Amino acid sequence: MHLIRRATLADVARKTGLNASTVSRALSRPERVNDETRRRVEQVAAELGYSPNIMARNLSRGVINTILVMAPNFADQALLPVFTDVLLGICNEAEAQGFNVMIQHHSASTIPPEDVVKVLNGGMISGVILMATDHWKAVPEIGSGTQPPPIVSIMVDMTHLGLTSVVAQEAEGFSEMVDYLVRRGYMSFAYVSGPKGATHEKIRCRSVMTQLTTHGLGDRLIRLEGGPFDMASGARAAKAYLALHERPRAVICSSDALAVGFMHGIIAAGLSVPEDVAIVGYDGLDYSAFVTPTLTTMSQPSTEIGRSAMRSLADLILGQASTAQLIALRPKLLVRDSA
Amino acid sequence: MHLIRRATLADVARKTGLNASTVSRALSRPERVNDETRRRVEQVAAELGYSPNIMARNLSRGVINTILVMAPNFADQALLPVFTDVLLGICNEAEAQGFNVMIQHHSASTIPPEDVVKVLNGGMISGVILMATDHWKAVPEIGSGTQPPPIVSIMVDMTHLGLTSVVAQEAEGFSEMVDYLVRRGYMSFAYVSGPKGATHEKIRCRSVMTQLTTHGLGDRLIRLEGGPFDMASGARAAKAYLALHERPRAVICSSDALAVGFMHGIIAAGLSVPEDVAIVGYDGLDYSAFVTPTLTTMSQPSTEIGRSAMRSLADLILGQASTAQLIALRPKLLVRDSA
DNA sequence: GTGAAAGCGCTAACAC
DNA sequence: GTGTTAGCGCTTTCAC
Repeated sequence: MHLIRRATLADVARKTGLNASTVSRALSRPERVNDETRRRVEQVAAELGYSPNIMARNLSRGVINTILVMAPNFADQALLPVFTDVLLGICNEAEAQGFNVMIQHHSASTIPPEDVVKVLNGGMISGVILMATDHWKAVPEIGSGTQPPPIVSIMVDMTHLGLTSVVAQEAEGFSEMVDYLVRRGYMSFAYVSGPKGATHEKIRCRSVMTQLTTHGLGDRLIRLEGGPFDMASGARAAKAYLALHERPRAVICSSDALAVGFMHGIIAAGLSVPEDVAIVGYDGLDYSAFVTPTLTTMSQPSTEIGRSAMRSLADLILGQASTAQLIALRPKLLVRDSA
Repeated sequence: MHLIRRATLADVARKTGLNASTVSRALSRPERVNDETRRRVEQVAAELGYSPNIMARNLSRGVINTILVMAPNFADQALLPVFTDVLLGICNEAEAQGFNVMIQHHSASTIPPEDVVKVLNGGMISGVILMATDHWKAVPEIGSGTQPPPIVSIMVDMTHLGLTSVVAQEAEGFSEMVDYLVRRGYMSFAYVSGPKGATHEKIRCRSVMTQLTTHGLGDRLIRLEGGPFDMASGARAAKAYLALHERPRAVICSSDALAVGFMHGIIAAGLSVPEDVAIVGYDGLDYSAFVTPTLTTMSQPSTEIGRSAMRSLADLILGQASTAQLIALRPKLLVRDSA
């Protein structure tokens, strides 16, 4: 576990015959040092392959500028496609704001509060972005300050715990989806569910039921067990669908992955989409536009969610924000060929 | 940029009336401390919400156990699907070995050696896994030791620079693909290329040409410009294909994403797969099994690559390995419906 | 403009 | 079993 012995500031100081503090200055505030000195330091540093120990620097400065994205394990993937889209927004914004981003994958499907606290206390991280993490009862105390903890939740509303949250308006999205299908004349529905117990899942399912009820179609809904947000689960749901006595004409899937898997199962069985079954997904992943038929879906502004979360986190860290706010972004219906 | 003031070891020491070193011991080696003492420390620590500052600990111990995965930007995605598969293997193995994993996304398509050196010198990271990074001329000096640098390259062979590398046998994979198609009786071919200049791309393209030549079919190959490994590029290539005077009957795509995009373009134009055009991909991504028709592809052992890389890196860090080795894993042909 | 000294929070000898 | 001391590599007053 030992590291190779690297050049330290002291090494450079020794070799230049200067004092460590001078070398330090020469490197971090070149203007406050003699030109000649600066050049000498730079040269020796290069010779020695010196670059500063970040930990020591942070420890000394009491300041850090790295944020950590904590991602749970869903469907046994290190990172769901949606997450990588979100990540892109986070990384872009972070770069603009001068923060480094680290990502940490967790093997559990929800990130324990203690882990977050540990990370924050650890001193290497100035803020945390939580991906799709639910079931928190409370945010454990962090430090002794009265400042809000530098934690932003993505995809799940945690404002009741005092955490700024950036989410998609999933309920609205699914309602809109239902409206769209009803408008197109569909009268019987199936809903392919996501992972049991997940907050997303509850929101989505309820939204579909409620909106259908609004249309007086509350009893025309069949719920099909999907499972983790992956294609295999969708295909399994298709089997269940095909076994139904009366098959609903419109199927709403809790995610694009489920929808693609479902659609594949349907087509493989010889039915056609959308003639026999209309299918809609949710997420707006890139592949939804390249399956055949193309998938009608609600596109989440994933990258924008990431960007927005990072911006909020930066405000929190820099002390420019003090109350938890909910930022809810509207998904957008992409009408394509499957429904 | 300032952190909330947290409880430190000193705080706990003060409140318990014990010495800092005792508290430290109580926390990290409970058995070497009086039972009564331990309990008191634990209680106060809990009260104060104390958890150790990792940086200070590492600085003091001179030891770290975090490895960093550096991932380049391809096709403007934070992480290609293949990378997330690899990541899963890395994370699993790291967990087993007691390492933490951090991931860092870079906005460039290849990671500059200096960045890696900086990270390693930074002192927070004990080793680096490089994802699909090419065009390195040399590995800059790291530290003064004669030990090999704790860097493992994934997907690209960097053994000539002294870096242990874990790769897929891409050339063999593409040759096998060609053999398969020839065996099935195809006589005319197109190759949809990946990003220009990428090492992968060169290897794959050359392998296809060479193997076709071996079969005396060297002049029956048309190269179609694909571009970044994404579906939109595949769809564009399909347009180019459709504009051809003589359309090859078999199309080899440099990646699954390209293949799915290409297939979509072909089907949208009213042709059928595989009757009119046979299509094969490379990667073995999950969606390749759920498009219609299902995609024949070479499945890379992505997760295994990740696991293997992490294992090698651990050996390097623990000083149990000293020479750069090449670990090449064989991809596997998945015959499905598209060819 | 540069050096001396103190200290960031922790751990690891070394005494007692 | 516990306290004392020194030190990890760096930055930052504060003198000069």
